[in-house]
Amino acid sequence: MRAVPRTVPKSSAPTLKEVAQLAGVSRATASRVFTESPRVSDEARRAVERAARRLGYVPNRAARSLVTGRSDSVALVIPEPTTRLFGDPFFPRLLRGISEVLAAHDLQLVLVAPQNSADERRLERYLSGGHVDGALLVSLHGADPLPAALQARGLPVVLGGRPTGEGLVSYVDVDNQAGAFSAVRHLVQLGRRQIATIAGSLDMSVSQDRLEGYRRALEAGGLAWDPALEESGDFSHEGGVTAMRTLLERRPRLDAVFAASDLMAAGALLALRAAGRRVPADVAVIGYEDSPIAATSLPPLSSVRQPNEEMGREMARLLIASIGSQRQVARRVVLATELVIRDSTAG
Amino acid sequence: MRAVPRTVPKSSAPTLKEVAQLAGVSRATASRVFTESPRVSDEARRAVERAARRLGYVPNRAARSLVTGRSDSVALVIPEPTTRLFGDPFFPRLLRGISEVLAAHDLQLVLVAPQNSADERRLERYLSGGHVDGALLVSLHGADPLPAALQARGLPVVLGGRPTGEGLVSYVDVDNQAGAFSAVRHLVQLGRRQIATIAGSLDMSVSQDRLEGYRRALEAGGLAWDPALEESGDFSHEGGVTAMRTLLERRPRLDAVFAASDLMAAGALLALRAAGRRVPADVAVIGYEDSPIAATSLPPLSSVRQPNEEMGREMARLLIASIGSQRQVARRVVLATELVIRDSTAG
DNA sequence: GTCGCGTGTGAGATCGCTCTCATACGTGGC
DNA sequence: GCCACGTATGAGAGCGATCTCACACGCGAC
Repeated sequence: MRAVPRTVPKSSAPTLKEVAQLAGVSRATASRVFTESPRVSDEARRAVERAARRLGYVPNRAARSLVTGRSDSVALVIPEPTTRLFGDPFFPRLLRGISEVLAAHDLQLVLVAPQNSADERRLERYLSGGHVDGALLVSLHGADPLPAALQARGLPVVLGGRPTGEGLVSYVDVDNQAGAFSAVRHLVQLGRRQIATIAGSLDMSVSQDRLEGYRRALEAGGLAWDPALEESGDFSHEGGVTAMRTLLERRPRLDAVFAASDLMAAGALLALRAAGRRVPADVAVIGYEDSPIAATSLPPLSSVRQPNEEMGREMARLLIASIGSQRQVARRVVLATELVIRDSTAG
Repeated sequence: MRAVPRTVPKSSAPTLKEVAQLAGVSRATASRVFTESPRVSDEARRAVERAARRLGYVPNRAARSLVTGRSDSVALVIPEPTTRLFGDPFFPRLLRGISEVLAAHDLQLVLVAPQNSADERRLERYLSGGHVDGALLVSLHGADPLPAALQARGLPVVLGGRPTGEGLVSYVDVDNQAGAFSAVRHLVQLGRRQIATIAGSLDMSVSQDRLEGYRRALEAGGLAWDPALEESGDFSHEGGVTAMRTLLERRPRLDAVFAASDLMAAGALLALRAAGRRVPADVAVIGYEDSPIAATSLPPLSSVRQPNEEMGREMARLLIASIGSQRQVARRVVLATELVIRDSTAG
């Protein structure tokens, strides 16, 4: 560790007043230039722009926020441990959709990932203190009080995924139950009789809905419901491996597995191979999300395709609409899924 | 898509004035309570706290920022495509280190990932507009003008990784050249004679430094430098596969590979297996970063361990110091690496 | 009883911007 | 030549906090 102390000039930021003075106009006129008001002569506009450039002026957002009540930025809140946040392919896709729409409205997106309750308290202050114009919350666990708290403070909020609790919150969700149903029905139609499932974290509505779809499809297929065929992972690869092992111990003769994520399905493939089971000959496997890993695993995984980017876009659209309007209206959007068949359920 | 329109009351946020009125004190006294000034009687403090709780008061950060000049938040800027951002295990580790230190200072961290030049321009306005008290920039490519621009605006900046351009910017780096040198020296000591390298993106100093370390180690080992043994990937798994194929075509008899990331090394393993080469018998492979994938790949990868979390912590510490002081001083911290030997270079 | 001092409180300025309102300045119609 | 009108501009208020400064009050010392 070596330190090279050299001084960097710390110039304090120029203000609108200085720009106005240099341009020879009033503060009001200079302000009009930056707020893109039409009521400015070309001459004045050019003078102000030149002055701003010379001084390196950037408007102070705090001051602007104070009067406009806007910060022109929105937060994406993902309360997940960094390993899951950076390990799950769901998030980058969602993010792309969100960014696309926000960028079109010139809104800055900031991502925050509270890791513990101290983080969450700080975040609540941050969000409700007016740092952002709205918040997108995804991957909420249990009955998280955050959305209601933010909404009570007047902050527009849109959730990704149905909240577990009740409440008038806007959200965008995919039809998880229908997606799971179609996946399991597919397994039933293949003639599989002992169909297991690896569910996600059970404190999340996504997991509950997919589990429910699994059960309904069994029922619709005339198969008995067997709790020993249900095991929960945490959406991760590792969780899939462990859950699969447990299931194999409990029901060595199972002939199909529906995993609530591709990551878990990939883990299941590993565990099955280690146990000497062939996929799909002995055990058919189907995942969820149709993430890149589904197509590249061995064998390629059948999966339920989720419109993740569209989900992000729709969330952003709802939020923007909500920011724009005075009266807050709770909206829900549910997107459809699509079954993708690959080798892991062939034959 | 269905919409359930129901009205949510949009309460406008209570102000300090209202809290003060309800508590029966002046604004000044109420303010003192929230700024944790000692000059308040217990009686007044309790009255204010009760009033604040009843009204659900949270200080308006814009107003506070305007007078204090502080936002109590810090940005982490990662100009990488979402797929790399969420695919590279380097980032979550770094993030953990950063978060740890910032949390201890009650600073809110926001993550931003500009995807194109429009994003970058918006981000520059955002950052220099006073939204944050400082910025951490990592994974910069080429001679990015952003750090200098922010610094000129008086915003404290700390980089992760040595900048390619010149300039008085604080940064934290790992000793990439020494790390690469030790890895390649290890290969030389194993008796390998045709040692190839898969470099990272060549517009980044990390890659240049690792490449330089590779070349120096060859030289020190008395081996000739062969440009056909150098190929660049982009740090990704996919990039590793492609680069390895190219190298094998050009130099079929190569007997070792040093990859500038574990992800690329894992890709190289795949390509080597596909080409019928045994690792380490025919070709020894060594990666960089000692990420989780290094330990779990087949065979487990030797690698150069980087103190990523410590790098994050150090970056945060430098930034906090810089935010606290009037005079900006450019500091550099270089962290050491450690060679981790596993099966991929055995024998 | 007066003086001095420490402590808690309030009035008011201030941060940098936006926005309303009044004004000045053509321009065209009569 | 006067009035009405539209357009560009400036003066000044106000956003919601913090912070400085002056003051009131109580208490011990003389």
